[in-house]
Amino acid sequence: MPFAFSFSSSAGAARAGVFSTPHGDVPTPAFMAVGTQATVKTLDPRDLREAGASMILANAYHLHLRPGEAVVRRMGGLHRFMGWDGPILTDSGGFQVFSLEGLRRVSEEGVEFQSHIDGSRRQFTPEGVIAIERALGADVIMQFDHVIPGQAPHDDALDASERSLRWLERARVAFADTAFAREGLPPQALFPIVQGGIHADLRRDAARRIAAMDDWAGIGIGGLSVGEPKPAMYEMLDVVDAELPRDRPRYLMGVGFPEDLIEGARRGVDLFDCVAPTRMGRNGTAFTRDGRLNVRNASLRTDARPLDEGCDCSTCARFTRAYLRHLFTAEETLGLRLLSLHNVHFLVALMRDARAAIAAGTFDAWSRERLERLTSRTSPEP
RNA sequence: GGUGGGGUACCCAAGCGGCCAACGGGAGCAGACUGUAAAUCUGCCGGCUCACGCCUUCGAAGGUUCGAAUCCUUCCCCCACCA
Repeated sequence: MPFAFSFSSSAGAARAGVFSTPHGDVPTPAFMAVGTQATVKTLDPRDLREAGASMILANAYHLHLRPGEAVVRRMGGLHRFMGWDGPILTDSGGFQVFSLEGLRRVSEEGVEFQSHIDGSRRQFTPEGVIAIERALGADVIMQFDHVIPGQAPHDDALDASERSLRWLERARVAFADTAFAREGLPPQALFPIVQGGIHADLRRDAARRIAAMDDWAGIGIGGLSVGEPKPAMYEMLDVVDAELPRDRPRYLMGVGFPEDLIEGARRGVDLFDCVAPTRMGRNGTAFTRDGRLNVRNASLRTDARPLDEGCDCSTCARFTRAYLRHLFTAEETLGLRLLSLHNVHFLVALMRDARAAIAAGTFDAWSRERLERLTSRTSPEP
């Protein structure tokens, strides 16, 4: 069994466990950095290791368009292609159905996209995406789903959720059809995705049906943090937590910010991913345990402190806020790297601390203390 | 000494009688970003004001005009070429 999940300690819904994959173990809860185009922007795999990352993402839609899954497969698969030998998960392109609104048309068969690169027309189907993800060779591959805006009304959410479930069944069949040995493909795990918007009945129903459908190695929770209020997201996590099998990892897709990771872990989520640390890092915002810090702010001009005084990342060990501010105002690319590195490390370490707190039986107090500090928005000035 | 060009807000730079507190860019300041069409985007950017609005600006000083950054006179200062 190349995939396994177990946990030894828990605190309420939260648990500290290990998700095993053919490319190594992922201690959970864990944050996964996003490397859409087979690169976590500005960071090389060595940086990711140093930041403590265990598992990372890539994206089937983007890699299909460029360079194409055939190239990746010929180059030995995603791991060898990008020089990362740890676990990788590919997202299916379902999120692009949502974010490339205007460049696509959804039908029962699948989605017709217009490539954002050259405008050419592409069709994505549940089966076609499985073929792409098979060829890319990530450890975990996500089903092709239908993501809609967070505030979507019940009718639309029902429609998208039902479609995602039908597409899941097609993906499951296609996945089972491709024989690992005959195709010379590595073992992979297909994760389904629970949809349902911010409607408890839809979420509950989708979670139940997915749990009953197959013996999944892990289960995705999608369509959250896409414009809905945070309390609605947390409520959906509670609903889903009650329905999903406890002995499988739950992956909350696209989340998130430090406070969301804590709130998610508290509700039984084991895996997270988000572009926030790298995008915000490139855009000049650093995560700190006292909230976000805009590194371009004039108040940091001669600030000799590290981004976060309690952080053990290499950026914080070596550079001052004043220097990082200088790099950003001078538009030097080193700043993008150093902040991305810090932010990824910050979220990875946040989950490391959560695991330790769960194991130590102090998770409740730990999470309350961290949340309070995050939202108290202490001034960056001494 | 002669000829020509020019002096506009922190910088560069449009405007050349009313629609001008003055296009645009830069700098500066602040904010946003959640399965990455993002090293991106948004707002502010003479002063006072939440705002309506008021006040002070376009090298200087006078003048023409209902009205001037824009026209006239003088002066100051830059740049280019010629001697």
